[in-house]
Amino acid sequence: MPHSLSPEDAQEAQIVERIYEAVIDQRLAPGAKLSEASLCTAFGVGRMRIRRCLLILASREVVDLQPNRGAYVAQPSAQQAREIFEARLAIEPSLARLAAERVKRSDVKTLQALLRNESQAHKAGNRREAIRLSGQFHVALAQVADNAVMLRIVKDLVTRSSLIIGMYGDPGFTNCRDDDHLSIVDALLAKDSSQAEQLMKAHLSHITEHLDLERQLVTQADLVSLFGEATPLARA
Amino acid sequence: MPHSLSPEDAQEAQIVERIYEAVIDQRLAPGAKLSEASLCTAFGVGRMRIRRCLLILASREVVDLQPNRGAYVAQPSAQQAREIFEARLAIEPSLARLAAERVKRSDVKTLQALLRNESQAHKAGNRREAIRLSGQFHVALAQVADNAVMLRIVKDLVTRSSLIIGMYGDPGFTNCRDDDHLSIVDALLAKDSSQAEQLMKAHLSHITEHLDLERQLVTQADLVSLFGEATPLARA
DNA sequence: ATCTTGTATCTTGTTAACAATCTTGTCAAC
DNA sequence: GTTGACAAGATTGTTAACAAGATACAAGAT
Repeated sequence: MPHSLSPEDAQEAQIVERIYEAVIDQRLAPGAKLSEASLCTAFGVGRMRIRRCLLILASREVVDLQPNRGAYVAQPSAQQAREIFEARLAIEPSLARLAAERVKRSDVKTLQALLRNESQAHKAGNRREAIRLSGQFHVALAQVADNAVMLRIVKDLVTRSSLIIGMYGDPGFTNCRDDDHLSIVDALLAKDSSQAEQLMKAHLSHITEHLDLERQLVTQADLVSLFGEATPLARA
Repeated sequence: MPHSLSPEDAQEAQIVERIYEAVIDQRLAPGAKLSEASLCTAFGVGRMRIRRCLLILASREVVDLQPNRGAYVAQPSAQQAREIFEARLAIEPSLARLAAERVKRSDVKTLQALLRNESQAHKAGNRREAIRLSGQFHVALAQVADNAVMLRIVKDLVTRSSLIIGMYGDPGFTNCRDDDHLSIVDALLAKDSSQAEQLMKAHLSHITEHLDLERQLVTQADLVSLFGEATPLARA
């Protein structure tokens, strides 16, 4: 219970957090290699610390820890992608309902500021920032709902969703329409919890539809499994 | 994506799993100390491996990793307890719905066998086994729903619920009534997804009501924080 | 008698060197 | 020219010793 944080732990949490952020706004692509050495120099810490961070990230399935080969940003399979959005569809509508029941004045301001920045980034063509803020919105809802357990869950799911959108999403398409977000905030403002729940459900369904889970993005890590032994080019 | 498991990783996962199990059926009480040395001898592995396991368990909030003081089985606060059951109430009814939609014949057999063992353990007065199987039922539902992501989430929540019941639960009371479980299986058998969803909701509400979150269980680790500096007994 | 203070012991945290594995580049043979 | 083996380099995994911190106990002071 006494979540005492030593300075080293805080630093560690910060490193994990920064990698999360980098994944969310797609500065780290699915399959990207995360070598210990480079992370050590990047964050200016020892190898052991990086190792702990990578293990945490692996336990959240944000990175894939391959024995003797190193850490790679996860590449959710089509099956995993389906499961992740199914989970979001199961969780976030209820979360939106809770948020509508508990929303405070200050929360609305935070959310609206988030939306403003989001549409602004959108107009400015800043895709990265738009994606980041878009994901941030869903996380913010969990904060409004005032449930740290669900916050943790949603954060993980949103992060992995970013990977999925990077792999299977319509490239020209931003993952969330800010209109959807706007109407959800309206529902919160009206404290219409059923409406909020419903809108979130529709919103997530909408995102899911814009994924092409058949398309196999070609990345380094996939090369072998794609071009593997199935069709040998050389004459036998 | 290629979740290649080296033998060491498998061993590691097994250690984590065994600690999970021990927590679930309350062989490890909330607040119990998990010293590295004893775990090393218990599992016959090196210190580093244990450390990794503890870090994973800590990242799932099943153990509390206190800097320079060691690892302790988590003691969810009343607030966390509320959040955990709120999360279960948000997730598991949807999960039950999915399970009802996807249940196969073999699944029903598994679930029924589980129920049989549960009521048998109940009758035999084997409280530990009853608790274990009771939690197992909820996990099994996630397996029926065929969603590994939600399975992982539910497993964590069920495990932490066991801690909560150990701390705040009615001592003479087993956490789940097998009647509730029985009716849920009936709904699955009838493929009545709405009924399954509804029953799970009621079931979880029922459990929540039988928790006394005000009661503060006195354990070793709490002594200091309870009797700490707030109310010095000795005359000043 | 109780509380404080100091010391000894034990536990955890960190570091660095070493071992094992994988990757890459080169060279010889066919 | 292509294929295969071999070797060098780099990266990850493990071990062990050391450092730092916390606990427990005992002795002395109030």
